[in-house]
Amino acid sequence: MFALVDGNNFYASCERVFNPALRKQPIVVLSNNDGIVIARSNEAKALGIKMGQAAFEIQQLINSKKVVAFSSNYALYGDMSQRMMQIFKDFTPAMEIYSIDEAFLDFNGFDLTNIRSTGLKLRQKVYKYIGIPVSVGFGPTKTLAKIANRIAKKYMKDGVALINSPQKIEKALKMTAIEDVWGIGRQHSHFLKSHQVKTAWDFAQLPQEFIRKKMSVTGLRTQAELLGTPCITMTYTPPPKKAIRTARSFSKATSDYEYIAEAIAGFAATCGDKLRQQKSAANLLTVFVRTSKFNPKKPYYANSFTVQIPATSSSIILIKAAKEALKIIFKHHYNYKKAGVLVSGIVPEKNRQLNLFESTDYEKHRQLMQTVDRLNQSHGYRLIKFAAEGRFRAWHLQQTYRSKRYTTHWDELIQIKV
DNA sequence: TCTGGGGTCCTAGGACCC
DNA sequence: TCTGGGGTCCTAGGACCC
Repeated sequence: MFALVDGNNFYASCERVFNPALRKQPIVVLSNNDGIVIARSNEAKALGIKMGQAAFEIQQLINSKKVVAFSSNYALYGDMSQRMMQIFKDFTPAMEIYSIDEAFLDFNGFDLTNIRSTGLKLRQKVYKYIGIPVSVGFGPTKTLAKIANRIAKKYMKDGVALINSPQKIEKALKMTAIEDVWGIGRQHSHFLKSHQVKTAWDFAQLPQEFIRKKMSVTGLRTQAELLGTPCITMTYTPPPKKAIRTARSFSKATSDYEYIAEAIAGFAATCGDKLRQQKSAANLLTVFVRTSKFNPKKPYYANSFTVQIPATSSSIILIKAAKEALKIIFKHHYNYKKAGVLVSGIVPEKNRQLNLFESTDYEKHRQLMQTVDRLNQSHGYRLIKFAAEGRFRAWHLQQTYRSKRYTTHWDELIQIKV
């Protein structure tokens, strides 16, 4: 038996914890640069605000205070997430953190007679300790636990749902639309609906060859999981990433080479941070730039270039490579809206292939990076930067509505009037 | 005017090997 | 007329997830 536990409207709920006056108010949380809506409270959903909707389309609602907007505050959400996961873990050590707001819990081997009440206890404890409302779905496979979670959220007043018999599986699948099944996305649900497959139950009845042909083995796995045969296993410790990307949109499109070069250097440095965190080294570095996708009057340009590097996690080498790649694809007279750096060909640092013609002193870089990381860790993130990143990070994000980082910054602690 | 960021897996096809 | 058989590795593109 698995449980899928997730925070309801997680980012919006995080904001509410520190601002309880907003408990009944419509809330939205916006992406970086306040570009699009990435989280909504139930009240905001009821107003018809869509996930991914452009912020300027709801600007009226924000200005007239009918909706309260927040810029995303990942320092806060990340910290709240960790606290929430800590509570989950009290209920079973076998936990897979699946995303910032959800985790699978494995109750294999537990006495399941009172499992529903375990779900209720978990929910109460998280609410009491962290202040975030969560939903709990139990099922014999991860896909069914996901479905149970959705039912818990939608139909169960106490926020817990349990699928634990063939009868309940059938009932749950019949009340789940095909597009709401985990693993079936837009393309496939569109295709399936055109073949009269409207619910999860319809999908479960399809012949295997048909699914295999149209959706490959991933479709078959989903079907088996829906019928109660586990195919998707738990991942208790996250494997190292195979690709690491750092990219941002600019708050204003720019044609300034220096500006973009500084941004790119910063992205490369961040990729280095992330590589060192997972004790990896990268063999390839890709730089990409593009103009806005949304302006049909202006010429569109998007390009990328990949350079090979001797396996490294040194931000210095990554920055150098990134700047070379940028030179190759940068064209004047375009207004760039987005740029980024991707490192791939990732290997464990201790297994890195040495290069016969390598000139840089790897050990020197390693020690320098270690020192930089240590200083940044103890004295504040990015206290030490590379000159190439620019002194002031000219390309700073637009965050008009950001709340305080209540739980991670001493000078932003919540204040209470007595 | 204004539209995010970060990942994974699977398959087909091409290039290559003996 | 008829042109083998059995593999691996890599990449691009498409699908999916949050």
